Amino acid sequence: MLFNGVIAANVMKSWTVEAASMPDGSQVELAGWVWDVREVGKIRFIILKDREGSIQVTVKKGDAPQGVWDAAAGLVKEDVILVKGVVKASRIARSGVEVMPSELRVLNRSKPLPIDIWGNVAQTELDARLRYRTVDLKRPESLVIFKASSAAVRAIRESLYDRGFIEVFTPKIISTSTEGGADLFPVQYFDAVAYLAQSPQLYKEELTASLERVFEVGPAYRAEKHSTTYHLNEFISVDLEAAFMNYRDVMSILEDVIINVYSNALKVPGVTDMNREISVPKKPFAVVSYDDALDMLGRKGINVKWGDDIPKEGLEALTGEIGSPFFLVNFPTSLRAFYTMPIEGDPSRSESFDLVIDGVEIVSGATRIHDRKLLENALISRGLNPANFESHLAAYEWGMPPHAGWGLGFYRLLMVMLRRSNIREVVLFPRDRNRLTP
RNA sequence: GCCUCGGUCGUUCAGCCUGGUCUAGGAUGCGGGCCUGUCGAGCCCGAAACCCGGGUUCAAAUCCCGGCCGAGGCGCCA
Repeated sequence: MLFNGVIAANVMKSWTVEAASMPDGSQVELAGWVWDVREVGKIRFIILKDREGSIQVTVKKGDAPQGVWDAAAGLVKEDVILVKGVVKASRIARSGVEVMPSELRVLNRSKPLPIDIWGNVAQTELDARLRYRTVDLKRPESLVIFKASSAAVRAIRESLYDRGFIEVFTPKIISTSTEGGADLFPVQYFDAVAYLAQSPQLYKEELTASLERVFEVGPAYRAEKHSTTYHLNEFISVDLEAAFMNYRDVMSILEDVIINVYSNALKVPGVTDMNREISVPKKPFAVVSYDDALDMLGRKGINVKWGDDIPKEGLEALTGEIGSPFFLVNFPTSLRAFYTMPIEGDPSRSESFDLVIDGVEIVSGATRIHDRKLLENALISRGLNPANFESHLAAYEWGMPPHAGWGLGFYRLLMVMLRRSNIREVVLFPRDRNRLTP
């Protein structure tokens, strides 16, 4: 006997965790999935699970209605059921309460699952887990990850709204490479070729001329054939840009954002099981200049030529030395994107920064150039043609304010915060070099 | 794109080095049976696998070659 939509609309179910704190004798209606059935002769125990937890439903032969007893007999793991019954305090049941059902309806049947979600098998390979991601997401650990993910975006939004930022949306289908460099995915756009945006960079800068303080949480696409545990071809970027601020100002905002993300994620039950050392970072974060970082690395035998990027090994060594998180500032101008503001009086260095957590680059930002002439020269010095950026450059002639901003790799932040060894774990349906489904 | 490692029941771990004793073992999941307080339930029974192709050999899960797939590292990465 299957369920239909009309009945579904009438379900006023409680979360299992709510039932656990109800007084003895309360009537409840619960809906969820069969996590386990333990049959002990004339008693059948059903562990009913929902997103928030689980509760034991106890069916005694002769005590429960015969129909409930019969229905309980056929249950298998992950069957979807609706239970009405009475909450009963119990010294035997784990949570202190159990539900004695007066009604038990099977809303849908489940086949045996293709992967283990109960923790009975050591560690299912990530590839298999992602292939059956909808099933994998039933694992309690997966639920914690995506609750933490939600708490994190929410913390970001609240922090930024509180500081006068406006949330915006910029196009993800664009006409040309915004900045040159990273490879873009071409898409057919009617009769033209368009590309998936690699970053909202130029749009958000243009918006500072009107909306002043903006941020966007959205996808970014890179057609790079990398295969690492911390790169994806589609990822969520948190981008911020603010008029009348410099890099130090937006670094300070970033500190608050990171602190709020950590403190809100910590409130999610289960997060500390994934990262036992997790703690809310304290302001101010350590700040190290690129030049000083090179010196520190040199003393450790890691030689980086001035003007070269600091390799992952170097970032890890610096984390060991400085702690985490820390800011790396004042990168060589040549190492950064064309819109990065050089330091006045020291133009080979720039008003730029990265935020590094546990050896991973999480955020990258800078004061931007707001003068058209300077910006054109910066393009030219990188071998880019200003003519290709004309519509962007034009904005700089109509009252472009001084501005600064940053871009934060949301999945990377989650990965380091939750101590996952692979970024794919914190992404519902990751897109990488060889993964386009599910 | 490069390097290293790997591919055995649905999942997961063993067997491979040292070819035969593998009719391929364990766990979990699945099916059946017993049990009125289980909660990692227990006990008994059952079904279920050597990535593909070629080679060496009397004999290949095991050794060799190629392919495909995966993991990790590197490179690339506004």
